[in-house]
Amino acid sequence: MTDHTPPSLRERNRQLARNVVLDAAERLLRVDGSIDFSMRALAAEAGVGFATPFNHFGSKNAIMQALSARVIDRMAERFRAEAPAGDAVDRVLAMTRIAAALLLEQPEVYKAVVGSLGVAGPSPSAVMPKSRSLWALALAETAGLAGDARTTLASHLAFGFRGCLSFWIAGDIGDDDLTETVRANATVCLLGFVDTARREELLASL
Amino acid sequence: MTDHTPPSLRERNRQLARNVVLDAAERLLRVDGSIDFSMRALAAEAGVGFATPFNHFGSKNAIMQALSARVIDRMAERFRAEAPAGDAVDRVLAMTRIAAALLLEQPEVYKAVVGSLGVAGPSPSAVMPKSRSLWALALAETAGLAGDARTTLASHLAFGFRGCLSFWIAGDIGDDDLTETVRANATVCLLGFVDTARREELLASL
DNA sequence: ATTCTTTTTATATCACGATATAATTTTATC
DNA sequence: GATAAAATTATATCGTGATATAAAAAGAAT
Repeated sequence: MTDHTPPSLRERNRQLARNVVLDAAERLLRVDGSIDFSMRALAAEAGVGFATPFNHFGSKNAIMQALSARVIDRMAERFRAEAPAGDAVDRVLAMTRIAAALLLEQPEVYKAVVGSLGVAGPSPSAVMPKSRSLWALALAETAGLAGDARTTLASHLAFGFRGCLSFWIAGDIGDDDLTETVRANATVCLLGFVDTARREELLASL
Repeated sequence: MTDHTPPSLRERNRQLARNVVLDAAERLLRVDGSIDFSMRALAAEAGVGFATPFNHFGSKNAIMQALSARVIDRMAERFRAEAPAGDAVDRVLAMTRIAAALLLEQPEVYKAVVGSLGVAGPSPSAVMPKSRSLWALALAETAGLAGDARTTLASHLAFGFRGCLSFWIAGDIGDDDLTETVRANATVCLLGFVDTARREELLASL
C-alpha cells in the first residue's frame, strides 16, 4: 500500500518547504491567537517569497486544513504512546480525554485550525476518513461492544466529537466544559452498545 | 418573558431593514451558490447603501449567522406544522428527516449559511441554545425514554447533527447520504435510552 | 560543463471586507 | 411646523487574499 520509492531531491525539498510554511503558520497562530495573520507576514515568518505558500497550498484555507491533519495525527500519536488499558469503552473515553487535552493546550490556535474545516470548499476535505480512523483506533481489536457496531460507531463518534468542537469554536462551549462535554457525548454514543451493568455505570456518569 | 412593549417606528424600520438585507443575501446565495458575493453587490441587491449592512450586522459573517438562525426557525416551524405522531423516538427521527429535507432543497445555499457557524468569533454565537431547543422540541412531553434523559439528550442530538452537517459541508458526506446519515446518528444517540424491544428495532435499522 | 526543465521569487495589479468621516435623510419631541 | 437626535448615506482609504507575469535560482539530464 505505502509507497516505498525513494523520494527525489526535488520531492524532499518540496516537503521541507511545506513544513517550513506550516510551522511558520503555527507560530503566527500562537502569537496572534487568531487566523488574522496576513499571507505576507506568513511568507516573511517562513523566510520564503510571498507567492510560495500559494504555490504549495493554493490558498490560506488549504494551509489551515493541512494544519488540521497534523492535529489529528498528534491525537493518534499520543493515544498510541499512552496505550490506554481497558475495553473499547475505556479506550474511547481515554481518546476523548487525550483529544480535549491537546486542544486545550492552545485553545485559540486550535480553534482557528479546526474551524477552518467547517467551510464549504471545492473538493471533499478528506478529514472525515482521518477522523473516523482516529476513533476506529480507539475501538480497535477490543471487546466490550455488541454486534459489529465498531465500523458504524467510529463514524458517529467522529460526528459527535466534531459537533462538540463546532460549538466550542463558536464559543457556546467554554474551555472549562470541553473535556466533560466530549466525554459525555461519547458516553451517549456508547450507551446503546454495552451490556446492562456497564450501561448503568455509564448512565450514572452523565 | 417576551417583550410586549409596542415597538417604536424606529425599531420597526430597523427590523425591516435587517430583513431586507437578509433576504437580499439569500437571493445572492441562491444565484451564486456560494458565499462569494461582495458586500457591494449585497448592498446593491438590497437597495441600501454600502455601509448599511455593516451598521446592522457588523460583518459579513454576522449576516450569515443571522441567516443560520432563520434556518433553525424554519425547521422548528415545519416540525410544528407537521406535528409528527408517535413517541420521542419517532419525533426525533421525524425531525432529522424534516431538517435534512429542508437543507437539501438548496444544498449550496445552506452549506454556505451553516458553514459560517464553524468559524471562531469574538462572542458566543448563541446558536447552540437555538439548536438544542430544536431537539428539545422533538423530545418534548413525550414518553419512550428512560430516566430524565431529555435535557442532556437534546444537547447531544444537537452535537451529532452539527457534526454531520460539518462533514456534509466539507463534502465528505454527499447530498444523497445526508438524510440517512443524520437519521443513523440520532438513532445511535437514542439507542441507550429506549427499552429492549425498541432497541432491537433501532439496531436493525442501522 | 552545458543545456533543459521545474521551482521560487519579486513585482504589479485586482476586487474585496472593513473602517472613518462628513453630509444627508429620517424620526422623535417640543 | 420647528428643532434636536439618531440613523443612513456617499465617499475615500486601508490592508487583505489572490492572481498574473517575467526574472532568477535550483535541480536534472545529457
